[in-house]
Amino acid sequence: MNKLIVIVGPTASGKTELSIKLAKKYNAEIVSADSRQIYREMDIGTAKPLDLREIPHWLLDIKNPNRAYTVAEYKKDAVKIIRDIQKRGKLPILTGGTGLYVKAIVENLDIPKIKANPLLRAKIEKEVKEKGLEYIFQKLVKLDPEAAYVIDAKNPRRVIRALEITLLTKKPFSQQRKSGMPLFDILEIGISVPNENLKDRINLRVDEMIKNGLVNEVENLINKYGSKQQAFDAIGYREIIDFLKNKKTLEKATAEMKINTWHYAKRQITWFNADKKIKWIKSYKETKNLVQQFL
RNA sequence: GCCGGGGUAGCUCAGUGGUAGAGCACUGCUCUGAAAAAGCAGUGGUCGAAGGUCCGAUUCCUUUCCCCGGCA
Repeated sequence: MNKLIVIVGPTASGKTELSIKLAKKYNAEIVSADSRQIYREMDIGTAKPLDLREIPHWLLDIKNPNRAYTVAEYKKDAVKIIRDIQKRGKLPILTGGTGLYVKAIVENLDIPKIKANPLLRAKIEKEVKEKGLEYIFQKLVKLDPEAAYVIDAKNPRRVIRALEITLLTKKPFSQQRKSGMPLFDILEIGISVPNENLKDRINLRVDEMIKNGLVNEVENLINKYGSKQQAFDAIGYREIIDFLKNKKTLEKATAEMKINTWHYAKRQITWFNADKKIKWIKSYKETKNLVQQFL
């Protein structure tokens, strides 16, 4: 038995609620696919599930916020835990909104084994600053002609990473974007919420976060770790950090959180729409039928 | 009431005698060790209203309405 249920959807669509409900019914355990809930002490702003007593949750609170974490690590961690759950005869439910993390598992992405190299990146970034991104892109194309078609020439991070891999492996990055054979027998469920509805839910949730003490949470975090951690490059944390540094009012920070969360939700929807295996559901009953059939 | 400043995209504002632009918002999209990240593209305006001058007015002139500041 290597069945895996995957639940995706935009932020604030009700993934947590649905996965807990399913987990209770099918004796399952939940594996998070969320790049920010990975971090300890980032609770309110990441809308981390609070009640973990009944259902085991995995890959929450596994790193301190001063640690960088990446897809490749996630894939390793998640596969291990999913297998472990299956070995114990229980059903794993993978749930979360980080599309790339989900894809890494579902499509068994073969992520190039080159770690992020901060020194090299800094060096290339400096070059970008001095000579322009186009110059660096041409450098990449010289080493990897196919990259011209595959890599977004105007996206600094993409170009830099492609160059990083090409340089360190001495093989073109464009030939290293592969995926392996499926790892699991998967049912992918997507939660579909009408736009207006989702917008309301997002706005409400942001207001709740503020009410529940997000400002305090962020203040404690930056006192402890400083404000420049990669983990804090997250909606809710960026804006509140600006507020705490007197760069904007709380009102403005809150309004920006709402807009940024909405933009994020739309990016998620675009991302998940590209995955044709996802079965979009509008009710719990539909979900139950799908799961029943799958098991 | 008088004197100034202003009314241009949903918002904040540029601008020109040859029917208009930016940022943000909005819509669509990209994504293989930073992904709540990083990027790309697109839609959108009878230029407050009415007259006049001119081949031609959003731009110049007159009148009018509205907003902001000062004086009374």
